[in-house]
Amino acid sequence: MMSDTKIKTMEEFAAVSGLSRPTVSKYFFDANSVRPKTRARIEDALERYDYRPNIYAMNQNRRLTRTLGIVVPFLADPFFAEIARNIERLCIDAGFRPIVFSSHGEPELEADNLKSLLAMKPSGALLAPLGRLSDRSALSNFSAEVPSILFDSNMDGIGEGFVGLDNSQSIGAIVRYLCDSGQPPSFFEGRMAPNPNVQSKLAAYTQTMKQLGHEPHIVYADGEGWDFESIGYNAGIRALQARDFPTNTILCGNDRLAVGFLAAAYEEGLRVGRGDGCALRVAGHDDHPFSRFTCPPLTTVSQDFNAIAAKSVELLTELIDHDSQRQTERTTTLFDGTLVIRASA
Amino acid sequence: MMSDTKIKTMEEFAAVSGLSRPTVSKYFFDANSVRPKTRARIEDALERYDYRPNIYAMNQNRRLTRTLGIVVPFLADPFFAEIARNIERLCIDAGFRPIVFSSHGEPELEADNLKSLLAMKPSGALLAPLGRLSDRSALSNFSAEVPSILFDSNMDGIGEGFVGLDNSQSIGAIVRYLCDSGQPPSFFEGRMAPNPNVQSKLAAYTQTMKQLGHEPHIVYADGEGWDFESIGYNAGIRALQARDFPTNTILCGNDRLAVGFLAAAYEEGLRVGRGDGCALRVAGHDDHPFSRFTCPPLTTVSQDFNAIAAKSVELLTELIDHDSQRQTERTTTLFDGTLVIRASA
DNA sequence: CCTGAAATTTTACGCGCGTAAAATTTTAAT
DNA sequence: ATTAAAATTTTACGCGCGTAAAATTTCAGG
Repeated sequence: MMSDTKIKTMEEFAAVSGLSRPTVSKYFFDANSVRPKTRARIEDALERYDYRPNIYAMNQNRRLTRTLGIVVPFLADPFFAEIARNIERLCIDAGFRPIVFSSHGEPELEADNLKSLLAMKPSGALLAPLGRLSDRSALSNFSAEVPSILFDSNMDGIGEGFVGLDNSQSIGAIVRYLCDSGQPPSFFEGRMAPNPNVQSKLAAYTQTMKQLGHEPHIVYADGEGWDFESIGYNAGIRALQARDFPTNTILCGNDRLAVGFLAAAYEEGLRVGRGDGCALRVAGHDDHPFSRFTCPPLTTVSQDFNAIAAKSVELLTELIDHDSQRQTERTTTLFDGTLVIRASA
Repeated sequence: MMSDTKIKTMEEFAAVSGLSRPTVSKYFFDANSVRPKTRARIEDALERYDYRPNIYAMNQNRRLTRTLGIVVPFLADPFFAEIARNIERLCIDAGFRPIVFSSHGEPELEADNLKSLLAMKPSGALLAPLGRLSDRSALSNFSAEVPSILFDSNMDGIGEGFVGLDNSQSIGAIVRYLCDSGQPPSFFEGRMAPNPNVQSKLAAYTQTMKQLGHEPHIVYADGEGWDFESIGYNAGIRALQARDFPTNTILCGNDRLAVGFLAAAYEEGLRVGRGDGCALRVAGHDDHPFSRFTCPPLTTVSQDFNAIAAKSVELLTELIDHDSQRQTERTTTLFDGTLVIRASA
């Protein structure tokens, strides 16, 4: 039933729907802000003539653009791809227009992304900073102007809140499991890991090991960047050949590192698993989407993507709705990880 | 040396740089369109006062927004994440502002993305359609208004060109390799696979097998959606238990399916590889970023991400530069795949 | 039918910039 | 120094919409 006359401006569209432009304008900002009967008339006209307001003219003068920025450090990492997907969906459902930026692991690009985002006058932002490598002042400047919630990777004093995993709990849980079910684990982690969670993971590992009366043993993997599988593989080969591990059990700092390490163990002819014929137990952390399908399937700690995404979006929308009180205290929300026992350890 | 006075409009910025607003406006559209001396003065002022033009006011009246849309079917798939990353980089280098959309495997979202993109008046678009499930008219309407290049997945008559892998060549190469080095392969593919490449892959498999004097044998994996590892795993378990494969060699339609199949073989206690103690040879297709790290590492056919990305961007920028001749013939560019022999087959 | 509140319309202005055309200046050459 | 071409400035207008304030209409309830 689409009419053929092209509607180009809101003025014209208001005319064919028999309303005034300001009313239509109000509708497009919030469909519930007009009378139901008026809304029906507009949506009727909307079906007959597919008109869309010019987004540039719209956002030029709006106080609230209702766009939300999502910045992740590395979208080619399936973890961030998944969480970005969840967050995107939730933002749309909450009536916002999400825009995803990936920093591709580069601090300069992260700063660029924040500037581009700032230029879009977003209503708010959900940020997972690069961490150690981040340009702190870029993040600080940004979050001073835009209501921001950090997720996955925390940075002191930036943004109005942080939502993430309780590394202390999650590492504690898997270390305890590994100790209970066999030999105590060494901890295998990237030396130059960009992610700030690394420090708290290391601390949690050390603390739990001591609590259980074991000597902590950390093996660092050299290598820069976000190519964790490669780093885990190369350092794994080296460490296995050098017999760097005092026990048969290795806890990797994250699943991608573990995937690389599993490949190294395979290459070295070492069978991984809990069974009798196995030489090595390997565990990961994060429960990446593909960890179910490694050989053997990876024992790990899962983070609840949905919970983290939902809480982040909830905090942000709340913040946006009463942004009067932007001086409230910075909130930190930590979720527990869940032990996922598969065949690898 | 940043001055503290806030410059908000181009008028003000033109004043402090001692130029007129139209000249500055010209600079921001194309930095090379002004005299070097003038350009230097602007960039000088740019360092002293960090001014950025209001993107909304800018794009409202510009003929060319210099934004490029990139639409991929599923960004959580590492293949698309990688290629999107490459394309993004190339677009930036070519002086455009890329914006990435993911359809998350849903045709409705794909159509939505195209509408959102259209509202941004992009200078051009690089599209990887969902394929079989795509809303054809949505794509058709879009590409009628925006210069578009398709990549990875082709759709007849849509866009000004297509860039992708020559499935016929790549499948031919790996089938030939598998036949030469052992028993001829069965083909393992999703029955409801959304990707349009599936048909040409099947055809290439059948044809090559017949050429070599072998009987083609296709095993379909049931399952909807983009969770290929799960589909490969579940269908793999079933097919292995039912002894559906006449030979010891299986060629999977893509690497993610192969990853799931490898997990199934592991679960069934079947050793995969070329060696004597191995029960099964498994190969994939696409060379996903993680295929190097499966156990055993996956034999597959690699596509040159960089070449595909570069050619796509090159075609599009050419198209944009002389868009007068938009009536030119639709071009198809196919790259050869390269056999990547690893331990799995 | 009356009344007050809520929704809508009218009116008017401005946002920050693009762009066209004419006037002026600068540049590079003769 | 002269001159034509190129770059820049001036001037002027418009883009499509947001938004505020005042005037008017619609609505629900009595």
